[in-house]
Amino acid sequence: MKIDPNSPADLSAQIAKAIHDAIMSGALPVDERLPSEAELAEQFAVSRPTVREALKRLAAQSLIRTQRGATGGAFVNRLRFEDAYAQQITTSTLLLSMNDVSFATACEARYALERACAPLSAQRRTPDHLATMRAECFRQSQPGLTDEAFCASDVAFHRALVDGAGNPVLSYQLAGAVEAMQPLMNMITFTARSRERIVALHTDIADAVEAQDGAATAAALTALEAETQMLAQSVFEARAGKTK
Amino acid sequence: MKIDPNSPADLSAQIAKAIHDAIMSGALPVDERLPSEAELAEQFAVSRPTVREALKRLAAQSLIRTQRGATGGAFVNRLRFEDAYAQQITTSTLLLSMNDVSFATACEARYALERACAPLSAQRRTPDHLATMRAECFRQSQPGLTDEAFCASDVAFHRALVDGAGNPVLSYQLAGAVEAMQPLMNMITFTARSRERIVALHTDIADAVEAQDGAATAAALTALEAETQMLAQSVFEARAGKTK
DNA sequence: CAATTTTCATTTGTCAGACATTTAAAAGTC
DNA sequence: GACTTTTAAATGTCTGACAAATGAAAATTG
Repeated sequence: MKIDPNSPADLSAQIAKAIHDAIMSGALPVDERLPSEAELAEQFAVSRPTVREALKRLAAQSLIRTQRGATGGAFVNRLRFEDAYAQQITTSTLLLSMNDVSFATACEARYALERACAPLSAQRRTPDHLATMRAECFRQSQPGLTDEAFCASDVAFHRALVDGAGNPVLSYQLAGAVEAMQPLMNMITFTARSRERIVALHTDIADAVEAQDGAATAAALTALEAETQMLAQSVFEARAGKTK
Repeated sequence: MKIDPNSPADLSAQIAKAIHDAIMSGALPVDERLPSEAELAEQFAVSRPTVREALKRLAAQSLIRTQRGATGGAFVNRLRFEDAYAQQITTSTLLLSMNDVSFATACEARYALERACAPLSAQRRTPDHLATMRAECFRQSQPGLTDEAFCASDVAFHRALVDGAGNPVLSYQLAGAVEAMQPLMNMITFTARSRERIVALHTDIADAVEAQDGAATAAALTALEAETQMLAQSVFEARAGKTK
């Protein structure tokens, strides 16, 4: 694990990369303790603040965790699905907001991914998943519900559908796509008020999942995607009309 | 943008979170210049090294970039798909290697996601995508190909299929899943030598894509998944036999 | 006056040394 | 033996300083 002593700048980035590669290659197993900051500084022939900057880079990616005290130090961190969710959501949200991704493109991707879960979820969903979906449908049909609560319920509904597949890797992949769409979805539900149709389509999905019919679940999701795309288009057209 | 002055520890994490939230909320637009490190230190009432640690955390997530010199500083970075790919691959790889995810679970997720692209790719693939798939099939049929080259070609083939959908959000999501599977896939192809069957299934996929038949593409992917799972099981059984 | 060169101020990158705080193990005490 | 105190090790933070890069302003030159 060495760095190039002739590259004068970005020493902390080089050190971070060296440790990063060591973790990725498996040379540093989970819960392994790294040398202390002072020892690392000596090994890499840099000062302690530089080492610390490198360690903070790794900590930001959840690759290590640090602990104070006598037996403390930096330890290789077991990356958990919950930590990965958060990073995935951040990344997906920024990608959508910073790269002029059209709503149509994002929506298409989201429903394509969700349809990938449909057959698995229809087959394996527990009564608990189904109950959550039914409960969220009921909540969404309440008249007094705020827009924020409606959106949150929407996310919970789709989350239950995805988790029903019983595959944590799929859940992880979908979490980012669904959550990142949330701000865009809000733009629509805050404007166009067509909750009845949405709730009806959600109910169709729940029915198909209850019947354990994967094809019907996928078809219901396609219908919901079409409805969402239509709603979005009408919202965008209304805005275009206003601004001219 | 403030931090809690009463929490003594992890000041850099608090500062990083404050700036992180400001970027996520859109309060700091792309290419906006943050205050200099000295100014940030004064604003947050901490020292410059602490501010620097916070900035390095953000830089590790590609949220900011820094530039030296008179007009330099830290700027909000436009997160590009290429940067996101790298993070996605790192995260997915570590998730699989650190969480005892079974090959069956990872493989199921990967092919489920890939099937999500199948109809879109069959419909929209350009002649270029198709040519890439055909070329990789041909390469895979060459007898002298090393195992490493065969695996790389496999990734390129599936990459072309996914990119054929013409949806960068889908490509981003799939990149991690496919690349992270690569080490696990290597374990199998390095052991079980059944390239003919794999190439035949790849050719089936290319045929279905050429015919722009989404359902046939999905079906061919399902066949390839079944073959992969079967291969994996035989490999694991052989290993279990050896060790006892 | 215009073009070029030089100077300079600003900002990040790095270093050295110091002190505070946390933590667990070791030593001491009843 | 159980409890308390001490101690050492490690991270967290601060101060002050210098180096290096870089663009802009000032000085110089044709």
